[in-house]
Amino acid sequence: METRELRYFVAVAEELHFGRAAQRLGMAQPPLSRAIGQLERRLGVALLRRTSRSVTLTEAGEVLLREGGAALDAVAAAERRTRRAQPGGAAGLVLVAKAAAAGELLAKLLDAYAAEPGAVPVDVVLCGVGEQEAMLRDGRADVALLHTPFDSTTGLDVEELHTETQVAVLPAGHPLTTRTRLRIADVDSLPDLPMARWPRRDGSYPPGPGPEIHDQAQLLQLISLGRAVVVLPESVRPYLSEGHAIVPVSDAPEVTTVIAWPPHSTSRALAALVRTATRL
Amino acid sequence: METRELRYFVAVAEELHFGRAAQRLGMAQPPLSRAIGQLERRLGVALLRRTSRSVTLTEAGEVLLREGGAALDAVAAAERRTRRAQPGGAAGLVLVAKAAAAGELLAKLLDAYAAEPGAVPVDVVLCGVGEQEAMLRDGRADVALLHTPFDSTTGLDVEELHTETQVAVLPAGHPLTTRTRLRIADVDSLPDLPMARWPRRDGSYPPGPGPEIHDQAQLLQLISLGRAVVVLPESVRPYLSEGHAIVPVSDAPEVTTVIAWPPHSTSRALAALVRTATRL
DNA sequence: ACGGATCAATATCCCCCGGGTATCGATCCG
DNA sequence: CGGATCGATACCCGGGGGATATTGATCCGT
Repeated sequence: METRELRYFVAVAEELHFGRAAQRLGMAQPPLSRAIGQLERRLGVALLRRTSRSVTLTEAGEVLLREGGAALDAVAAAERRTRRAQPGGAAGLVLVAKAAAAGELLAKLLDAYAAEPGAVPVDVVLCGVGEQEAMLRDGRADVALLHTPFDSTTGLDVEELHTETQVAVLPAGHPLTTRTRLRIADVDSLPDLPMARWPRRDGSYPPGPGPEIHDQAQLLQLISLGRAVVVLPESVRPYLSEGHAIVPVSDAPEVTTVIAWPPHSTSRALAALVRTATRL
Repeated sequence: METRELRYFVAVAEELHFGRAAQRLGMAQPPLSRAIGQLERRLGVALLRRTSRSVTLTEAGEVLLREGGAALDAVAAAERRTRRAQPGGAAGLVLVAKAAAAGELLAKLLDAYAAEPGAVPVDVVLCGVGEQEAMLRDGRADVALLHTPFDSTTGLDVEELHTETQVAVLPAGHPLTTRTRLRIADVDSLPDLPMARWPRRDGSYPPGPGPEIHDQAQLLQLISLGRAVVVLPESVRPYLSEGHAIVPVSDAPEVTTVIAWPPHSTSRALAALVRTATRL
């Protein structure tokens, strides 16, 4: 199976429409139809059920969409990492972290690593929630700071760095701030103070009464205005202002910051960075 | 980058010889040379250093060999799993375990899973040490029983099933069998009783005085004959005969049996098998 | 030192296959 | 019932991937 065929199939499987898929691929529709047909014949499996009005995936097609996507990521990663290994190019590392999180820990890690003998430059990329995983898998990044249980670490090698509890961030003066401890149920459905809603990885928002959050600054602003409440890891504390109050939430899951990297990595620089991180 | 190019490069990188690589690929040498050259030009990186007498990998070439191999495995996995998802083919699972190990646990797991509602047939494949990982990665298997710290679980999703200590298996009547506990150093270098040597994953054996082991039956035979000693997980006990004696080894690492599967698996059957396993 | 052997690169040719356009056939809709 | 939509088919063309023949550089044995 050639990556070209995989790209074609993934395009069609995602669009469920040969014409649009062909357009997205920058080609005409007939050769695309033919290519998919050939792929099906070679595999000996029907991938798509087409009536002349609609296209749907078969069981096998769903498998190929999932596995083929991962394979394309792997190929893209191979290509990118190879390009970056050229002699002239400064053999730096790309570290990716969520924009909002990993404040102090990240700074300490970068400082400590820079002091190591043989340290290479580290590019820090801040990105949205749920995107770090994809960046690791397709080679745009070498290593990430993730937070379980929010981020999935499936298929990644991981070292735990730091575990912390979560706290409710409330507007200062809210009645609940007199409590020394809360439970999730206490903050989950306050009639006057809805839970903020984070975007999902596709950019859409879960339903609910709370405001839609774009970034941390906006969130903290909304809280101090008494328009929202949120449960966050306790390391958010340095970012809070006078308008905020925090109360521990005893039954919220603990948040573990982990350093994660794709398997197959034998880079000496990466190993050194991970070792530094675990020693912090 | 097309998988054809990747296959070509991997062949050359492994053989370090264009002629032999071409032979292995079933093609002539000139088009192979040209293809590699084109690949290098497109990537903008030299992958190979060739004098007219020898071929060596550059830094970038080593990266591409490693990452490209993983990518080819991913493509092969996509292809195999798609083929196996065809409607007619019984949608079974392939479980792979080491030939020697996982005796009772495996039987219990298969029994328990077969009793689950909606269980699918499970093909059990027994294979050599170190090969399970490759079989998971390239789609020949869906799930494996592995033993940490012996087997690498990098890049796999894992659930721990069972942890056990290790014991020294000695010939009955050997002086050490009077001890109630041993340390690794005690059995490591007995002048009269060398440690058995297991094959490495490439089939070669580490150097040393001990006999080379091909399978468990041979190993146990050699021990009862007083020609070898070995340290194994305590679950080996049911396989022992009168000619053997076991003594706990207190500082040998604990062996954990884990069930492992490749990420991206969303198979309902696999999820059920894993759930069954963790409940044993 | 020289000639043969080895091995990657170059030159050249050929044909298949991946891409294009035109069209058909089936389904849905007004 | 006719037009619109959409995938499949028929057909053509050009490039690229394959083979063969050869060159050029290096190593080695005498």
